[in-house]
Amino acid sequence: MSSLLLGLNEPQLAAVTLPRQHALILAGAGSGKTRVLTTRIAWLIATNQMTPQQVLAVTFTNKAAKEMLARLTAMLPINARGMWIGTFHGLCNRLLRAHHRDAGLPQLFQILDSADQLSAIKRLLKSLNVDDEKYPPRELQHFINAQKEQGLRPSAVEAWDGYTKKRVELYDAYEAQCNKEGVVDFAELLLRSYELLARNEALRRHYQERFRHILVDEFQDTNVLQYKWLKLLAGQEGCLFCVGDDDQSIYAFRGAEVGNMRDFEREFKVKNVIRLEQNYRSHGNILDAANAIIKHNEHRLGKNLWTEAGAGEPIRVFEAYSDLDEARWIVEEIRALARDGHARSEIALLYRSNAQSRVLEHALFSAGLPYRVYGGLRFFERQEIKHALAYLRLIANPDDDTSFARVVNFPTRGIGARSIEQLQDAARAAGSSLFAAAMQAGGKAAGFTTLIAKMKEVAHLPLPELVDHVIELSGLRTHYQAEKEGQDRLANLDELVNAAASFVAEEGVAGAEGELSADLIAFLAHAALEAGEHQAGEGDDALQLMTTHSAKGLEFNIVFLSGLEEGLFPHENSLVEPKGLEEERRLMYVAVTRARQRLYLSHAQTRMLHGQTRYNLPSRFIEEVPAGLIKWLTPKMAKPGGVPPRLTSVQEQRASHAPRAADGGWRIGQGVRHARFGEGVIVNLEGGGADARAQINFGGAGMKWLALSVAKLEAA
DNA sequence: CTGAGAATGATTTTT
DNA sequence: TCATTCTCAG
Repeated sequence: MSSLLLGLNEPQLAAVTLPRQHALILAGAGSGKTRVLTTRIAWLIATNQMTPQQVLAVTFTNKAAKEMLARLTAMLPINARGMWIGTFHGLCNRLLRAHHRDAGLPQLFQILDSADQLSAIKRLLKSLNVDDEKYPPRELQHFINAQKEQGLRPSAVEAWDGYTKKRVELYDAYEAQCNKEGVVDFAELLLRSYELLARNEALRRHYQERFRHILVDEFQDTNVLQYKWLKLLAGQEGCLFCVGDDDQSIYAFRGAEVGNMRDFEREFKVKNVIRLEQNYRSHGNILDAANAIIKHNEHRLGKNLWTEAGAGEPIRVFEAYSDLDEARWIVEEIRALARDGHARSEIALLYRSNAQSRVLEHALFSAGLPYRVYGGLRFFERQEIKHALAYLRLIANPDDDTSFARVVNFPTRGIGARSIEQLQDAARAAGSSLFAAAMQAGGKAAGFTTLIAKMKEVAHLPLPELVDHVIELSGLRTHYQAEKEGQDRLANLDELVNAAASFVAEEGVAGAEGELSADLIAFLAHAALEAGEHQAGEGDDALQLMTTHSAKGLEFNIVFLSGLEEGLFPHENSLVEPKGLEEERRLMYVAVTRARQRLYLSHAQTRMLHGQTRYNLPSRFIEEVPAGLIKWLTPKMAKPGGVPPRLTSVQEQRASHAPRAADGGWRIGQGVRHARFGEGVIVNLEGGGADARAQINFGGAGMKWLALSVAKLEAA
């Protein structure tokens, strides 16, 4: 048992062996957070303070849950099955399946992913004849989810204006539709299980007594409802162990509420706030840079990372003339690194927004450097997979109109838009599902229901065989065989059969002797809750490209952080949002702390964005890195009052390619200084002589048109 | 129903 | 710029 605790540092040890009290662990980047979490569970079990059945550990991603489980089973010889370790959504699903009756759900309820939810909303608007220009489906989807994440049902939403009143009405209608169809969306999983426990005292007692220790990962990412859910489960006796880092809170835009950390500390009178500040990942200079950046934020719980590793290399900063130039430089640098024996997979290219990857990808592709982009379409989100799943869902639940609408005419079987509208009218009139209406309708529509019935006949087969039959019977296989570009899709469909097989092997329920296999239901939930691995070249030694958001939780020997420009990072939209800049800075902090050994920061003077050339100032975040930590790879931009940089011959060439000079010698792209607005870059010139005007991007101070004869501009 | 051309609009994202 | 969505002719 003591071997469990071997090698823990002092605060880690303190956290792991805390007595039965609420605790808040402020775990800095790279401070061994997951280790503390898993060792805490192992220690509680090993010291008989708790049985595996009494654990409740919550994460946000399936990856994190899996990792926790893997580490735990490596530490202790225990059966993982009885433990409740999973994502909020996964655990809620488990709860609702077990108590579907009490929760008011059909046994075989289906889960809508975001895309399904959106199409359900579109269908709703159409059926209610609501103008979708006035109530854009996406906006409505966001509105509904936001209410649910606050724990608000339609009756509880306060609506003052007509617009919101209407949206609440639509929210109500959406709920009715979901209930009728026997489907729940992601937020509903949470809200439904929260209400289940809140209303059903016996059930609540049962789980409160069972889960004596509740552990939460990435607590800073919890939303209002998730926190309420945790509080409800903890009750009076339960003990909450929350691990998080307020400095890494980067998901406010999707409802994460950092304030939960402070609230937790206050509401639970947490005596044990433990800070994990020793970092085991990065060299000193990188941590110093990260600490210096995040210090500019005001609202923090406070934390400072340190390391026993040496200072390491300086932060390298590169100023490119253009985005293309920046990409070319990155390619050259990577080639040099590869010559020095660095593995490509240990090099990450990070950027603020997805659009920035294109230029990088192009350069890497031309250079023949293998790379992998994170964050594309995932396996279960692919069109052909969603089609196959829709058939499977109809077998389980014919009332699922979303699935019905998706595949009733795919592959095409002569049921056009008009027929579907007729079905919808009939269904509405009869208060029935589309499936039921189709059975009544006769003709081709009824033929489709016969097809589903035929599939149902083989539903008792082992899951992989069932999936294979469905792909065949649906005509999907034939359809994609006939399609020119269908080969990949066919391969994916085969992969779906494999996925079903390995799902059964790993988590199969089996044994269920019914007309429907329990495996099918579990597999469908699995497909909805776990979008599957990102496809493509995982095995080979490829460069890692991703957004700064996706990089959270990962680490690399070498990190390139590109596009560090005002307007891009920090993103211009963030500057008008309430706490926007601070969130951007936390994102910067996350990005910087991904690097173990070497960190490159780069920005470009000009960049193509939305088909237009933009002239951006270097990001303020570069300036927030102490000058002493930086090694400039290009002459540093002149500071106000400083001496203009001497140009290298390469830069002189570039300067001569620069956009045309206008009256008075001003040119586009030139840095200037204004008494009131500060530093800026000329992005446009108009007119001549006395009328000459310049459009200047002053970054934080905004974009201005200034008359050159009036404004006193200095070259910066 | 399909496919071509126009219109649109474009942080960040897991479940 | 460019990917997605929409519209309309065939």
